[in-house]
Amino acid sequence: MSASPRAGAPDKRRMILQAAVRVFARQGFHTCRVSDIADEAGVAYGLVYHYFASKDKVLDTLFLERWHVMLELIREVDGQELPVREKLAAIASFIVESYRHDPDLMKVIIVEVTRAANSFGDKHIDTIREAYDLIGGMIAKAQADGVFKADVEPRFAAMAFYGAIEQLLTGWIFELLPQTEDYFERAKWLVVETICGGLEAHAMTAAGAAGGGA
Amino acid sequence: MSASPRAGAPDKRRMILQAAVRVFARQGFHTCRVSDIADEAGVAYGLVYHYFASKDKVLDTLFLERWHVMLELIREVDGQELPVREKLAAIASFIVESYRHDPDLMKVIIVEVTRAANSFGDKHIDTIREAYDLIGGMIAKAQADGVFKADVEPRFAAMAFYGAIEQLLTGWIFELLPQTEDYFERAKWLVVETICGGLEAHAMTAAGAAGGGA
DNA sequence: ACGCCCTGACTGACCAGTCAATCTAGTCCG
DNA sequence: CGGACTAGATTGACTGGTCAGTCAGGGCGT
Repeated sequence: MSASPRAGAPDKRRMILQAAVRVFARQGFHTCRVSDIADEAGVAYGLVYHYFASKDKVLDTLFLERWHVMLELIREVDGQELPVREKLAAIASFIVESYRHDPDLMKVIIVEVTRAANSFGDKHIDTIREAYDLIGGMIAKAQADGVFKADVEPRFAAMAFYGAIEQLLTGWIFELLPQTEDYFERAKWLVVETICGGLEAHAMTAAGAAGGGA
Repeated sequence: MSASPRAGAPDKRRMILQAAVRVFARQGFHTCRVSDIADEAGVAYGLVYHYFASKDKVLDTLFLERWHVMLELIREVDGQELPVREKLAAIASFIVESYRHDPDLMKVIIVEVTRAANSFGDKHIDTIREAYDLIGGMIAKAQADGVFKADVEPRFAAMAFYGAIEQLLTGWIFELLPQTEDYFERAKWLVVETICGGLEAHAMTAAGAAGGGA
């Protein structure tokens, strides 16, 4: 694309991306103008279009960059010989740390992409799905090994696991949950402990979940 | 508001709301035009503004109507003398049934409101929060009764529970999960079983969740 | 005749994307 | 060294299209 010729020279492309994160997080993708991004980055309007073909492409770039890092981590963890609980803990930890490191970016990714069923979520659905599938695979393997009980669809369990984490981030994003070092750590632990605890194959409650009126 | 004078006379206001659900679900709130709603409803453009002050108000109405029904159910369940597991099962069941009954409406509510941190989510945050708080209260009570272990923040557990359900709906919305009668039933069971299983105070694994570098 | 429901053409504002012009730095030659 | 040339970086005024919301008027029941 374009390496800045000399150190110290500001990489305008990067500056635009970072400004976009702040603007998208503050105003939302649909509500902000391209000029807001340019202003925030301190560059001319047209420069945004020098580096990105469209407003959409800016968000695409932000999402894909980050998501690929996550996929890489998941694959790496998946390749190792570890108990599921630790694999899932590594994933939960990565996501929470991502938020702690750059809350705005994670907010944008979750709000504007991961959960945007009509726009970017749909466009990137295959990329998003990859993560779900990998997690589902881990759970399936744990079931095969007898570590998890076999009576839940791995795909469903994977969604529940990922959904629980994402909702914690949502709680932070909406400022419904406290955001202290301590709570970040406890959140990681909670999700893994709860989901794994629920999936593990300890003395099965014979209570056939007969329940449920409509 | 306006009761249609005679039976058989179509309630145009209702028709507009229902059309809006279909249009919002199909195209998304930001991408659709008010004329799309009017066309879908088979009414004139201006009539939308006769019944609703703005495009926003249409979505507000859809969300509030449904969310209040849910809050009512949660409160009713909460008032009864039931084991947590059954209370949570009733909530999970209600949400899944809501989706089964009107997938488009639930899609709109989740995608455009519940998770829209910059627009409607923010506007309705207090209403949304009420649900989380009620669920959190149930969990806190279960902890006080010794049914759930006491070492997780009720608020965090409530978010994890709700997030797991919403992510299952998201899976259906994105068509990542199968949508058959059977799967709907299993989904309800899975969420409750997993989360409750994880939160219950059975023989605590002494494995102090020491883990996780980051 | 009054008060509604209902209509749809119109307006005013807004904004993504274009483009012609200017700037900057590197390179090559005399 | 200086001037000519090139290519990419940078600028911001402008265009074309879109769309939320308005409004003046028409229809119909009572």
